[in-house]
Amino acid sequence: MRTFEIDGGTGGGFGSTAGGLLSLTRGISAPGFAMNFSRNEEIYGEDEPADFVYRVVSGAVRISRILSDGRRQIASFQLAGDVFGLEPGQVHALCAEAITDCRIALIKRSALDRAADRDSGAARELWGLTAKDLQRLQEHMLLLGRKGALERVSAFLLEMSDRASGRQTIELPMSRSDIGDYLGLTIETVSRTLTQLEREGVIGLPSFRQVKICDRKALESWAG
Amino acid sequence: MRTFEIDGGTGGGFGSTAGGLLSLTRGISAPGFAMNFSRNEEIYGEDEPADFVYRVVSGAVRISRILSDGRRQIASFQLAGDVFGLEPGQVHALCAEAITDCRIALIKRSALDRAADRDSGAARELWGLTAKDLQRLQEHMLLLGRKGALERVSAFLLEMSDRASGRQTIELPMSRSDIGDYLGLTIETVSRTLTQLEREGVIGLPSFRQVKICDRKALESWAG
DNA sequence: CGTTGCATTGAAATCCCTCAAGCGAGGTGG
DNA sequence: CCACCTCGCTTGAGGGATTTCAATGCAACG
Repeated sequence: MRTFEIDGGTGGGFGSTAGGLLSLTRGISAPGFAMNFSRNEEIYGEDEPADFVYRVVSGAVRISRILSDGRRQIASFQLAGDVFGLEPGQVHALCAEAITDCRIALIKRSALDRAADRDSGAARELWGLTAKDLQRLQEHMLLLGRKGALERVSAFLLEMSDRASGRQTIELPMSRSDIGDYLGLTIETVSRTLTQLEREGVIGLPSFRQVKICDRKALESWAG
Repeated sequence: MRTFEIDGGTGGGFGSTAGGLLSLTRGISAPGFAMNFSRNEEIYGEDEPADFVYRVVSGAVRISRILSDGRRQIASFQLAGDVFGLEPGQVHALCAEAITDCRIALIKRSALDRAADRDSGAARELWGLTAKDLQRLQEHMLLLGRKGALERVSAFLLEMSDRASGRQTIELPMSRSDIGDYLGLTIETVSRTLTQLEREGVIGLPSFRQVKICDRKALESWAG
């Protein structure tokens, strides 16, 4: 089930100007609207035209690629405030799905292209967004290629903690399966590693989806 | 040992205009010069200022990150004609080293920045270079996270074959160690997988550094 | 002709995956 | 309200793919 509305949203994350005005990052504003997606709904698929850029207003999104035999690799998680789907190519190379029910702001690519043509600062900003993705991916590649399960899970928990502004107890919107496909591990290995960390007193697991960071130093020493 | 010269090179890959004129891709030209690096020499290191962008005139380069305990992940190989080192940030996040003796053309970042400010087409072109890196990395991430040794080596051989314009016998400039660190495998696994492919008649190994693709279809079916 | 550096090959160990069962929370229907 | 079902998570046992450790081979070079 999916709903959308041209601005004027009930809980919209953007201004109430007629037509809507979405701040992409700092400098770029563009007209847009918002849509609601429900859990596991596809936002866009591989090879679909990349006519929009998206910003998470609330909820969480996974960006992934799937192999023909079902193996899946999640490239990144997008949380509130994150921008995704920005690709200079004509089509999306990866697919985006809602992890939880979520509200997504959409910006037309054509509007951004026009802004980039007029204003070299805007162009630089768009480039910077792509570059940021690139750097995060480089870090992740090191993890996938050269790190063991304990290091991967530790790095993941620290990443999530940092994104939740370093709070001690973090809420994980994604399932163990999502975590596994992000880290290149099976759900069993993820689960075992988490309970191991709990037994050692490094983290607490109040519920399935909550993690309390008790010994950040220990995590950091493992995460490499 | 390293030599450099302002244009006027003996075997330079760029025009002989006074001051030098380097074509970065199709549209952008910028003044520059060329340097020679010898095998295993560092071109730039992690966290060094990113004042230049580089283009391989001849030879091969590896782009990598190294963990404190010596584990290494190679992000990409740069062959003749490839552009690398373009990062919007102030410093390089990865390091670049010469795999073989090679000749590298250098372009000042400041010149590119000026071109991007003046000309939105140039800005888009720079953005496109970063985006291309991103897409290659996304593909590679799937390999590192979800593929087995046979699939990784097959994909690597196909990638190298494609980059050598699909020739049947390809020359590998990099060592087994480099291949392993690129694919997230040990040199032993790389070696064993190659000999396995040879025994099955899929490839031929005339020498350490040469691979003959005998059964491309088989490689493609494994590479996923 | 010995040395040096890389590559191959073998045997054993390790880490993670696969398969399988059990558990617990949340939802549904009787 | 409780029984029942489902779904996601955890836990255990066993197996397999890759790593690790160790030895050998091979070509280039002084």
